[in-house]
Amino acid sequence: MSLTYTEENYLKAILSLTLEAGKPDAGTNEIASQLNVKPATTNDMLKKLAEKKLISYKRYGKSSLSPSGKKIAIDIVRKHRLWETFLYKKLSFTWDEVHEVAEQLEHIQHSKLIDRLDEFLNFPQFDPHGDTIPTAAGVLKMSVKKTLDQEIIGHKCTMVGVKNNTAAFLQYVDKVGLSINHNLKIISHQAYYDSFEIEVTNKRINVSRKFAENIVIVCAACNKKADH
Amino acid sequence: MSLTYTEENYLKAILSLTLEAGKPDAGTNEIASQLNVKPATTNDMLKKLAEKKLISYKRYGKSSLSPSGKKIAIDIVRKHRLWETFLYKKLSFTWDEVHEVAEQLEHIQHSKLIDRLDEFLNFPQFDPHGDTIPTAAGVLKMSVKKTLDQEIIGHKCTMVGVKNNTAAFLQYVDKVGLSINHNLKIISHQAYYDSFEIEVTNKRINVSRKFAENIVIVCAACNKKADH
DNA sequence: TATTATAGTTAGACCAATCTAACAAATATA
DNA sequence: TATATTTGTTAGATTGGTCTAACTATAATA
Repeated sequence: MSLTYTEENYLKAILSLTLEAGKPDAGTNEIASQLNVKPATTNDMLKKLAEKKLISYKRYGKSSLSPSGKKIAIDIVRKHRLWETFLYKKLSFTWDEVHEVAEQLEHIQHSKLIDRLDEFLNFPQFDPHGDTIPTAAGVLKMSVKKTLDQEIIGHKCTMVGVKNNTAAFLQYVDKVGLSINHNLKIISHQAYYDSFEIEVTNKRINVSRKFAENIVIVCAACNKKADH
Repeated sequence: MSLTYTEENYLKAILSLTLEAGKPDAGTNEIASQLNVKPATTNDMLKKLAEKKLISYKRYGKSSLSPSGKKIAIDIVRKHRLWETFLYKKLSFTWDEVHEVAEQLEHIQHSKLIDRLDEFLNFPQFDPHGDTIPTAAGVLKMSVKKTLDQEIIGHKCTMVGVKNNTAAFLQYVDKVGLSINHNLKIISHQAYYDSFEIEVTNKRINVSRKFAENIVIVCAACNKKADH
């Protein structure tokens, strides 16, 4: 029983309005505006998805994903983020370009395709926007993103993005030996220079506060409490 | 003015029934059965495509692609074959699996995507089935395929496929240093052993007739006359 | 609590892609 | 050439996804 692209998009929209936004359910109008369609259209689709047991829906009430609907939605998010990672890492797309193409690629159906892609990309944990990639088993962890300057001394973390998207900055990031999904550790903060000493691939380097403020990271230790 | 998936599929079907089959035009029933739809459905679509100046169509007559329709169709073939090559080379899909997935991937729309993929794959000339990949400029050469044993002594050619798809044979092909899109040269035929001496990556090796009969190749020299 | 504003629903229409069933033209053949 | 077969067309229906316009609940607030 495979779904249409449109049905998949509704499930994905509900996921991002609930689980990702930390709310229990989503309203019809809210879903409609997320998908750029009219509420009437959404209403029809919600009834259809409820019929298929993919969501729970009551007249004049809010909607939420059923377990099977959630599984499917997370799967689409997994595809979306893996394709984004592919486009970014392998085809040199920029961070802002990847989303649009991934919106199409996420609907490609094939039993082996996405796990093969995952393997080819060496099982990345984060997409180019710093969002976590759900596992093949359907586990989606929420990541609390912060910038490098906000990290606790001694903690290990993973770079998941940048705030400054200029070519000059990206080149500098590259020169320092950093890239998406790369691990690093905060060694110390040097108060006099207001700079941070970090360890990247066993080398220690110093970076300015300004640099640190533009590097988005996720810290496993800090995330333990924030899981869903 | 972008086309629907369905419209693209009709154009592709007409291309394969005309240019690729070397005929001037295609009938309604023929197109219908190529696409697994009823003639009535095809008839409607032909009128619609004619309206858009993508094909020439006359009542009770045969149809053929207009220049702009042909351009689009070749573009889809390019996408299809590049995606097949990607799946085969990078994601370890087998030759028989790639088609089905490429049928979906060929409809992904993005101005830069396909040229980036082409570059990432190092501008391959042939897909995993040994068919030529149209260039970015929209040039589609027809390739005349033969097996290695049929090639003329002294000629340089490119391996584009195998006849025998067993794991054992594919492993042997790999061991010999051959793979899709790899160049080779026929040095001699040794009558006594009925074996062929070939040059692969500057190394000379001997292969049996049985082996040669299972290697599909394309020869640039032999193809000069066969171009469209 | 009565009124207003917001959110959600229904009915009726449209378009794209498909179908079936009935028909018409072109072609093959007896 | 008359007839049969193949090929192509038309009309009318269906399904999925969308819309607008009119309507009804629910929630907010004066």
